[in-house]
Amino acid sequence: MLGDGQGVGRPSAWQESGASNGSGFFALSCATRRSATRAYSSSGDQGKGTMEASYDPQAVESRWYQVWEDAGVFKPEINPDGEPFSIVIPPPNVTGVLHIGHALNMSIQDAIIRRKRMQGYAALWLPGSDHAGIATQNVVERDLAKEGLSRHDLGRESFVEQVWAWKAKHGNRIKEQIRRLGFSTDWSRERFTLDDGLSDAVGHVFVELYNQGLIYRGERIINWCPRCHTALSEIEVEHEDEVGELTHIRYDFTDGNGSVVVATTRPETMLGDTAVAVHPDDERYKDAIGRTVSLPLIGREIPVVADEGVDLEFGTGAVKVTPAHDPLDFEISQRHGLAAIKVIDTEANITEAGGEYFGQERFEAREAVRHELNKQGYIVKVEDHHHSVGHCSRCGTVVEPMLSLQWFVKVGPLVEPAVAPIRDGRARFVPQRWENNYFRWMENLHDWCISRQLWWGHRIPAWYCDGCGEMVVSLTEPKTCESCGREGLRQEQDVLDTWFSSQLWPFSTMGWPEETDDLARYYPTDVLVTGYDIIYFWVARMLMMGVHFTDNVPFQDIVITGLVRATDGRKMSKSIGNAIDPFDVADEYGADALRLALLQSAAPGHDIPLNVEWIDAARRFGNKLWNAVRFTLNHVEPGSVPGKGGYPDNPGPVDRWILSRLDETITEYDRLLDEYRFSDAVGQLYNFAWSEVFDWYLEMAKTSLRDVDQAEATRQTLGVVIRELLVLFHPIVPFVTEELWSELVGDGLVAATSWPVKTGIAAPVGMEELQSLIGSIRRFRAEHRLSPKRGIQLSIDDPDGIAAAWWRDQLAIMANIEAQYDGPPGTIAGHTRITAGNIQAFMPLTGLVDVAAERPRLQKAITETEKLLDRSRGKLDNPNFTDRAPADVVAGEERKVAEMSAKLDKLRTQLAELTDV
RNA sequence: GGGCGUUUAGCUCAGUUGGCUAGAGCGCCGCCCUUACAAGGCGGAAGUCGGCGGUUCGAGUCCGUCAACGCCCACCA
Repeated sequence: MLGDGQGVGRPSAWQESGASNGSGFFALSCATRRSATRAYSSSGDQGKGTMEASYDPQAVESRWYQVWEDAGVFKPEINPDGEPFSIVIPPPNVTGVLHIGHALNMSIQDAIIRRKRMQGYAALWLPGSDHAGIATQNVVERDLAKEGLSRHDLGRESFVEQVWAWKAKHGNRIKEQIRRLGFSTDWSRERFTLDDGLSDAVGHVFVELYNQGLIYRGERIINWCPRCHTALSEIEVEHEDEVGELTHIRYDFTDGNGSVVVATTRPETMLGDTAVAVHPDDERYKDAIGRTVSLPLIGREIPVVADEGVDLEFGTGAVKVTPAHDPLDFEISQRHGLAAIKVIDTEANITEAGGEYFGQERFEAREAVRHELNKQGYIVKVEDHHHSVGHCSRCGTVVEPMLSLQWFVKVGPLVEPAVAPIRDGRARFVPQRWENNYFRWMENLHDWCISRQLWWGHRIPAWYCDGCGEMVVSLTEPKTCESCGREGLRQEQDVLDTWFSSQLWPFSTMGWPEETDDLARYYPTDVLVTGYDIIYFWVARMLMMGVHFTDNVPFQDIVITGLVRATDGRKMSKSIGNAIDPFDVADEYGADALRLALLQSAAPGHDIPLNVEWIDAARRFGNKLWNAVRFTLNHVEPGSVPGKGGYPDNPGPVDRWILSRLDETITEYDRLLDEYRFSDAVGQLYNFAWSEVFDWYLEMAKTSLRDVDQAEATRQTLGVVIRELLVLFHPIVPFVTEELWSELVGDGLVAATSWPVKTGIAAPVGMEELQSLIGSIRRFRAEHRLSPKRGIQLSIDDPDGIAAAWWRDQLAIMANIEAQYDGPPGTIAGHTRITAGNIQAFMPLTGLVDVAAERPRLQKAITETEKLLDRSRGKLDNPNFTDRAPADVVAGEERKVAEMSAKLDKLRTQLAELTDV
């Protein structure tokens, strides 16, 4: 009664969807594929049947990348008529080796871009790397140091050449790694932040911002790294909590009448004190304001000033003011016209201004100063003090705040235009909660110090005239001084913060400021995928610059990934020694396994604890898929799978069931991927593949493949379902799916095929009942230690005729059951009854099991059913529930009650029947 | 000092408009080498969803509060 053609309408979309990639491409890909296959087959034996029983990722994964590239799959031009869709890679540091975080981040981007490509978009994933000023310079300097050289021995020009040479030698490492993991970036558009084009963009931006008054040069307190010998921006300083000492020092009034006690964690800076500050409202120091104190050790006479910046609660309420080495002190000095005396130099040694401490290292000087203060009786007390100390994020050295002449971006006017698009929805963070962090950070933004005293980077396009002292900021080197006409201007020595060029990445890589085709077509980009650790460094600044220079938000969806953590919950890090190297993993388990494991855990914005068990499970999935295709190829001729235009004729109920489930899975998978819920999406597909296709459909197909009437439809369905699984999985595990595609489909590349379209096939009635019945019998067997080899006879009462129509043989093969389909047996006594929906199965117990032992089992089932029934009834008896709950929920409960009551009746009857034996 | 996150089976984690008889992988127990896969199959045990209080017909899911752990930010002299 089923199986008569129900639901076999042929949706036209299915038939038409094949052409979306253009025919020219397929000719090319077929040719390249043949050579890949030949190389593969030569290592195996003969044609069909060369697939080994277990999957070896290494052999397969080394093969495909080149094929994809040669076929031009990764270029958006492969879909010439497609809507543009673009992602720019967060450029890894050129010094770097990709770590597990990159692997996660790029696995997500690849899953997005591969799917979009298969959906027919002109999908561009633009790769590249970042020159990483300090990091790279440090690496090369370290190499030089091994030869006993410093960069100064080489001189600027020669040193920079060395760095380029280093880049040429090591810069390809990242590229190889990206290829190793199968990431589908368009290498023809690869960019580097120091490329001519990008440097040009940097110059334009600098000059324009300068002309707009948004870049200025000035003396401010900056963070200085005495080891890297450069200024740092605020966010390049990492604060760590440390226990220090708060030293209370007595400063005597010069009039000899009393004293004021200041508290400091850095006694050595007192050498540069030019005032003591107290809060104007502080009663304790009312009389001190306006008087002067004598600076101990130095003897300088300094004033006591009143300033609202002083915290009454902290320390003694009186603060020593060292304008040259503390941001707050600098502000106070500005307000009161105090001098700034530098007492610490760029090497972190005491300057000449430090008198007898001249030349001492800052921490030595701290001890020396305190010792001397103590000796002279100025130290009132010393107490432990918890505070956080800034360290250079590159080398870990304690940074030195110091007054320095540097270049800054005035960020104030850039903030609001970069905040507005998030607020009004032109761009969004996923998950949304990051928006608040972003807003808060933007509100408290300070001017950004962009000059670095390095040689590796974009040199600041400013020139100085030694004649008249004028400065020119210009895109090109001026021949003469505009003011005095003098020739031979001196270019600024400093380079720009690396992030100054990175912030232009989404448009500088597309050719901006030139109006290129790529810029017009692929900018603004669609998605940015990045870790939350660089929202401030990078995302915020790209928003500022993107809006300011292109009038466009540089990306629409900002997908924030979590950090990959070790199983101990700590951040994976080489220095802790708990890091998993993605390439070790790829070698041992396969790149696919790594990608699958990462994406299975990639819930938006959540950190990912990764351990090898997950990766191992992912590896086994590859093997499972591999073997599913082997099975398929035992029944389906390679290359005979209906193409997108093909469709199984007269699919049987089993086929219709799996095709309908495939439809539902595609819908759900697409929805979840569109919401960037990778973990859910992959989990959903994974479960469909394993527990429905592999565990049920493949087993059931074995039955229908033997049935001459159904075999052809099942062969086709099998081929179609497995093929679509390969397509759906391809963005996640590209290598194994490509390999299996070549085995099964043998035409074109899965990487370039189109995304599945739904069949519109309706599920047959009876699958749930079948599964439930088989489950019950398997459980029965397990509980009673009945060998699977022991056949079981059943009498089936099937009022709707479902079972007889398509189950008969399924029961036989799935559960070793021989069934009669003509209703209950003559005598029910001594049988156990299994209920599945409207269907009942009667199993004779005599001779199989101890009948009496069935009673407790039944009793347990009754109790459980009663419990559920009571729960549902309780809800339905509550008028509040029936009145207020949505109709479908109420109906669901009613259905449950009906089902449970029926089941309960049957169980009770059964128990009674057992008693009769 | 502010802000955010996490707390669900032995372990690692899912669970997004509140309807759950709470899931997965690994581990554990039992049976099975069934010709795609033993890197497998079948079955099973295992959770008062951190504590307390609240909203609701109904809370793992929303609100409040407490606790533990983690992260970010802060001119903590």
